[in-house]
Amino acid sequence: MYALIDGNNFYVSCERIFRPSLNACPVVVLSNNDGCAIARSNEAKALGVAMGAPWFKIQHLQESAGLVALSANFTLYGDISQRMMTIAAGLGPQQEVYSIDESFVSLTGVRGDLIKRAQTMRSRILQWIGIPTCIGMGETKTLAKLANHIAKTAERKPGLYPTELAQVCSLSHLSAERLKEVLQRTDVAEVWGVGRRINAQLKDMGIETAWDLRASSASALRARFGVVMERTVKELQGVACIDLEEWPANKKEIACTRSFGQAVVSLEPLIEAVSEFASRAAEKLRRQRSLSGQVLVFIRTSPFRAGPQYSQSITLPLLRPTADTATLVQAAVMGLQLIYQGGFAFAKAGVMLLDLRDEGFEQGELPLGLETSLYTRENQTPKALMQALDQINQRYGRGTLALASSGSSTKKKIWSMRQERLTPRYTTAWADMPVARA
DNA sequence: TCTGGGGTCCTAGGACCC
DNA sequence: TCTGGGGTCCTAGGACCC
Repeated sequence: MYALIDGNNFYVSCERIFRPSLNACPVVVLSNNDGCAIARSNEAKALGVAMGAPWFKIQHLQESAGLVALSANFTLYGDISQRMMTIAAGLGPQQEVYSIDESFVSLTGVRGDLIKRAQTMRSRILQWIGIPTCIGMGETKTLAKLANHIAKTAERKPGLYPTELAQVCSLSHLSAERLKEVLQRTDVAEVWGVGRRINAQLKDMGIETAWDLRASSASALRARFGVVMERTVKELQGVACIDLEEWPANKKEIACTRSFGQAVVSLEPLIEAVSEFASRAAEKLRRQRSLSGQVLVFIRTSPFRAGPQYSQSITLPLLRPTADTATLVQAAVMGLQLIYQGGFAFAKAGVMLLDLRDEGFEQGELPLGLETSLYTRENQTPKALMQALDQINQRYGRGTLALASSGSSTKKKIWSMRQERLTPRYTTAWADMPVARA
């Protein structure tokens, strides 16, 4: 038996903790460059604001409907998330933090009235942190996810489901007929693992609802869709195929990519951006005590805009796996210079660290023919220097200390062109947020 | 003017091996 | 009729998640 605890409209709810005046307003939180909506309050959803809606398309709702837009503050959300997860962990013996706003909790061995227990947990998180949540429970993770969807929907759109399923919903506590009714009212697209493409194909086959999918043959669907879909069907049927992952595994790839606020038409700002991306990726790499054996860098124009399109990437193998910022930045910039072509308006760039391995493994093979200074041992900055760099940046804030190669620009960064104010009255500098940054 | 930033897993097909 | 039969490794692309 599993529970899934999920913060409602999480980023919006985080903002509302500090600005209760937003409580009844339609609110959206915007992505990095204020490009598109990545979180919406119920009121914003009711206005028809879609997930990922570009800001310039919904901006008019500020005037016409009182929509409030906020620039995202991920540092704040991370902090609130940690507090929420710590409390949620009390629901059962094991917890998997699945995303910034969701965690699965195993309820194995937990006795008593599970629904009451979940309701208590819900009020506790609301009271202690100020985040409204919904909790779904079921025999498998897929069923817990689905129950969570039902709990949220029953609250937000009364009428579709029985009202007593709002906020806390356990599919395991429903009678067979009741379960069938509820699943028949649930679109198959809401099932965890059914995305846009598979949804369309299932609909073509006449599988419309979660109930239809549950009633299907797992092996028949495997033949058409593969083993992932087979697992989904079995999980819907109550056969657990997906385990709880209590200890998050190290990443197998680490990326840092950004869209630019304005098109970039020359090499210089790209070098600066790519240097910073490589540097941030290197920090993440060291945080999980890994080394990278390959650096990928890409640049691309915007598919949404007219004009000549260009999208290119290159992967550079490193002589020895490393977590050294200087080496990784140098590789990324070298790659950029190899793929850069003038005459295009670039909209996005990124760096990915690939071929990751544990820190202990320092020996690499020596690719032949790679003899630039990049690949000499002497070029490696001492590890202690990287540790000092990370500690200083952690204590005093990102960017306090950076490598000189990242460029000396004091001008505004091209990948961070967010407005300080969107809906003027509401946006505050995040330094003002009353949350300890430690 | 203006369209996010991360990740994972699976599969098919090609290269290569004996 | 039938064009060997397995293996492994790598990569690209598709699909999904939040």
